[in-house]
Amino acid sequence: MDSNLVLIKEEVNKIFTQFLEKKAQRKTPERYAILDEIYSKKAHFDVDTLFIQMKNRNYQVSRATVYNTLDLLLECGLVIKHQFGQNLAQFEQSYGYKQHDHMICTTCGKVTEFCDPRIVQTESMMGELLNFEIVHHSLNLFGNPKVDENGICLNCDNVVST
Amino acid sequence: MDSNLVLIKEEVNKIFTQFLEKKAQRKTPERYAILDEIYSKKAHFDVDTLFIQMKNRNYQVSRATVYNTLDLLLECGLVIKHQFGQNLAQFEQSYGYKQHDHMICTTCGKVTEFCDPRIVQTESMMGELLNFEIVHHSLNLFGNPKVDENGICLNCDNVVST
DNA sequence: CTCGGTGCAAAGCTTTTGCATCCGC
DNA sequence: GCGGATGCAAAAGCTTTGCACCGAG
Repeated sequence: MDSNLVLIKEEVNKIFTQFLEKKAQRKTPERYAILDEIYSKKAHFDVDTLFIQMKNRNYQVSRATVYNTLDLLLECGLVIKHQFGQNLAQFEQSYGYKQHDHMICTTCGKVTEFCDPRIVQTESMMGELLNFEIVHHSLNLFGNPKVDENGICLNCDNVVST
Repeated sequence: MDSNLVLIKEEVNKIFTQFLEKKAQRKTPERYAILDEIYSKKAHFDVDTLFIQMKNRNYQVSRATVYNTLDLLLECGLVIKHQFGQNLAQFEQSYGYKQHDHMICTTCGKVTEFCDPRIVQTESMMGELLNFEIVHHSLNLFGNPKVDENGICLNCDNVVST
């Protein structure tokens, strides 16, 4: 395992511990196991994927606990929740990640991240204009992939029928 | 009923008719009734609200038909679908509306629309960069409302506990 | 007359809830 | 030992599906 990942895991564990202590919540092994699993790979995931992943690693937790723990992780900012248009909530780790937004491929659903600092300007302008203190935002672009002469998607490598 | 609304309804009816003919779909009264109901008020709505609304007007349609028709209206661009973070899809009419984005109040969930042309720049830049032809986007800002000295939200008029 | 659309109810899926058991504090 | 957290299963909420009937073309 790369050493950077170990450092990040230590850091998020510490943050989570502080959060739990401040909220007088119990530090159960399940909660730390879920946090660890989430930070073991950089990817978007949904509740069921995470649940199955843990089951495969022989760490038995119930769905209810996964949901419960995700709420806590959301609250302390270690995880971000997305709704990319389907009815399935997607999550991603957020510590050590700079702010980014998402480009969603309309043919395969693949999600690519990108950054554009202009969003922050829009945020602060609109916050002021509408009298809100902006907490967070979500910007999703939906697009058809451009394909090469063989009909291969330049972004996701899928064959796209045109 | 204001005459502008009548004009818009005529226009969307025509668009829908053309769409149905092109797709060789039947022009059923239910479909037109749903379209009419949607364009009768400028507001975000969810499937159930629309369903109940029509029932109250003594126009009986089944939920299945509402879902079915909404799919058609989405496909021909007369309606836009949103996921504002909950598990409840929200829709809004799109004809005769300029592009806009949404500010969602974190205390009451109220949605306010706004425009910022910078988004279009981000769209075209990222489309080029990532090799996508952007079809549409969704930008949602989430924020706490600023309140006055009495704790009244300046935006939604609710009392906000601080 | 035909075949697609509707209505109804049942099924599906994700998420939430209730309750007995368990274990962190 | 107490009270909150877990696990399980059942329930809830939104959406989709199957099937018989109806009506647009």
